[in-house]
Amino acid sequence: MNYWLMKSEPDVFGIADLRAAPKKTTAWDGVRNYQARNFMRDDMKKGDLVLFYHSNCEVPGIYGIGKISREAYPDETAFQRGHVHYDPKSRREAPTWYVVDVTFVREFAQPVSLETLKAHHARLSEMLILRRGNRLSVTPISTREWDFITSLA
DNA sequence: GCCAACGTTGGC
DNA sequence: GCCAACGTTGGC
Repeated sequence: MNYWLMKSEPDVFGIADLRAAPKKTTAWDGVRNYQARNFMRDDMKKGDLVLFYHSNCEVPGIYGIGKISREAYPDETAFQRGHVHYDPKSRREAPTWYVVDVTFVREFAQPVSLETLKAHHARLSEMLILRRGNRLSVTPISTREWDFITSLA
């Protein structure tokens, strides 16, 4: 089993939206970065656990946990002309972009803020999210990082 | 709202 | 293949 961190803007879709979603599950659509896509398409397995990160908000940080409930399949939004995530170069015969399904597991009583993560830089220096300028929306997390971060929550 | 960092695009 | 221009991300 693998661990991941996935970013989302809570104004668009946050952990509360995941909890409230039908079957507490959503298709993680709109990823339009090849490295992030490769993680989702090639490496994410059913049952993998996800740190749900809120970006572009008052207190950026990790707000809860989700799990991968369905492995990669084509991102329908890429085929829909006029959709914000429409991409004409993705075709049904040869999809460029993929989604996975993410299911709610729990919301932290107290989020683990970016500030807190930075304060533990010595233990978390490998975390891609903490690297200067990193914008990847899907990143792998080591078992050690997972255990430490969930112990902070 | 600002702006640094980064990925992508497209002319050459 | 280079690289300047541009768009996006995301912390602050």
